[in-house]
Amino acid sequence: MSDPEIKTPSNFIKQIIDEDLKQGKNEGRVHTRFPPEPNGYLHIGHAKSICLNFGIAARYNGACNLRFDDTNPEKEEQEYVDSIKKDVRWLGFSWDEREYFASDYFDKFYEFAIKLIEDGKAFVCDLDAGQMREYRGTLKEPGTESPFKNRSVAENLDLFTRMKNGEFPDGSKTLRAKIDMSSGNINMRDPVIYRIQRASHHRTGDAWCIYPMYDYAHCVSDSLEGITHSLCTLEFEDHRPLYDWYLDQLEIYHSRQYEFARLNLSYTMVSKRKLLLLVKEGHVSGWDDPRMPTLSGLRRRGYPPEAIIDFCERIGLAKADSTVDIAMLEFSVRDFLNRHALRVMGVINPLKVVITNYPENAMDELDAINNPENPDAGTRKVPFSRELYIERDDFMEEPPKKFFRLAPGREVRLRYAFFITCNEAVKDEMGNITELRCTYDPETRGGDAPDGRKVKATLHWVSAQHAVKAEIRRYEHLFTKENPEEGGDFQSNINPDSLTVLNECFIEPSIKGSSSGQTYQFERLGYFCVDPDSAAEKIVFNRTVTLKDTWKKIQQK
RNA sequence: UGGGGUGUCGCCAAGCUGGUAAGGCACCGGAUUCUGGUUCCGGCAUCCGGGGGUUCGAAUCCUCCCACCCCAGCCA
Repeated sequence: MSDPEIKTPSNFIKQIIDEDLKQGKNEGRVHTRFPPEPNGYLHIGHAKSICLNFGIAARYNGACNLRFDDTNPEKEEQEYVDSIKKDVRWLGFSWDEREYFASDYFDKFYEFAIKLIEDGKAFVCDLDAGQMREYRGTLKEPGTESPFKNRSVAENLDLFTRMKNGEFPDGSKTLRAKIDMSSGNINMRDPVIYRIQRASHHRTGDAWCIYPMYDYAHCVSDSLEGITHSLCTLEFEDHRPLYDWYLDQLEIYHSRQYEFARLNLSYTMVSKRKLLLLVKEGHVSGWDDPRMPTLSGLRRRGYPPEAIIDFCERIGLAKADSTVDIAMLEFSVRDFLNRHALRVMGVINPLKVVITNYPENAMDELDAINNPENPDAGTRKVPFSRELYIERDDFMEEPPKKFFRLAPGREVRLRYAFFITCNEAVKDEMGNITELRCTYDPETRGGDAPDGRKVKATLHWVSAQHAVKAEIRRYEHLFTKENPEEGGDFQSNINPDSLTVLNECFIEPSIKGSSSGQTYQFERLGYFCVDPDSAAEKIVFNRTVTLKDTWKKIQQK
């Protein structure tokens, strides 16, 4: 069957392949392809397809090609092919030398089209777009034959050659397949094979003024590459008869198409077209805005590729339309980062603490563990001094029952440092707390009391004079609704608080010199990753995801 | 009677050669813990869109019905 080492859940595609292998189809070969159109950036939905196609190939000792489906020059650009390659590589998949472009096959597509004409299976049609729509019929009524369907082979050949040579204006003629205008499947109502389109192609330039349609180009590309299992999304189910028709008529290697449900994620939009709108309308800063579900956005946000792959394995594969809870993606991110991110202390919303019984100019260095999940990550020194910052949320003047943190008269532990007791909350004239005056117990250095005394909370902190000031960008879901389309337009469901910039954040000095993309766990807060906007004078962090917060849950009750 | 699909726990998803509902996320307990994190233990569908039928026995077979999704680009 397959490698027992790789134990991902079964799904209908694997079952089909297992059966094919058992029957000896394709000489035991398994060959897939990931076929993006270079007209936008890849998103989390594509990741599902990438993991599927490359994953299947790996599992069955086969191969997966990267093929750019570039048959519509008006929408495609080199910028997109570059970003796509970068993203697939980032996820960790390799297509080796098998990087193909549908445009590489333009000559072959043309020759095969000639064959269809010669066999009397295609004709040149003079109907314009509007007329063709009328002749096509409707969902319930059959279409009408084109008046040009009966042209002779010779005339079709002549006309098609002249189409190619640029003798006719854009849109004035098409090459069409002769199938069945009364088919219940509209795709079979004499579909267009080639259209005239004078647009400069990102790779072939102006060499062609006719371009093949997806249905024709895709199946032929699959065939030429010897793709055994051509996996695509559900909306192409209706196209499968046409996919099969072309390959049958052309009598070339017959790849098989199988369809699976695309990924939908709660609080997220997964549509290249709509994501492009978010960018164009300025709701986000670009395709790589950390709030975007694009792979470039997730990367900048700090989502590790391993987490994305893990997520894609966890969600499974089926044919039922579904919307996966975004919490599942966040789980995969936390799960990976918990095991790999170095821990550090940082205060996002600072409250000054003065240790009144600590000498003015003294300082201490405490040992802190870099990652409790991984002893090999070692330890580091964290500076301590008289003036510190703690998180504002960690102090309450009048604490409710279940609040274990700092309060007047209460003793808590400063992580890896000392027990401190709060004696006074200093306020300004407005009544806002500006500073806490506390005393520490020198005997508790390192975090444990020799007398066995316990505290109910451990707080993170940072030494004021040693801390690095940072900007933190805190992200929430981009949409306020689980389904961004709820109510008709996603624009009205955009979350106005999806980004909060905090400028007064203080991080322990060990993060100095971190490079862009480096991710840390700020203890008790979440995972944060260095943004490329960081400069020597100012480090910027993106909040990748928070830690689970049961205190927040208790509060909300 | 256009055509093509899909309906199993709040969200994904196994199961499909009939034998009496995996797992994950979420959620709810409880234990451990110098992160109210992690980890650990326990709970969480007598029921598989609905009705009928076949059978000793059906989520799995038959049948009727219902709901939802996709298709009328010279886009992919």
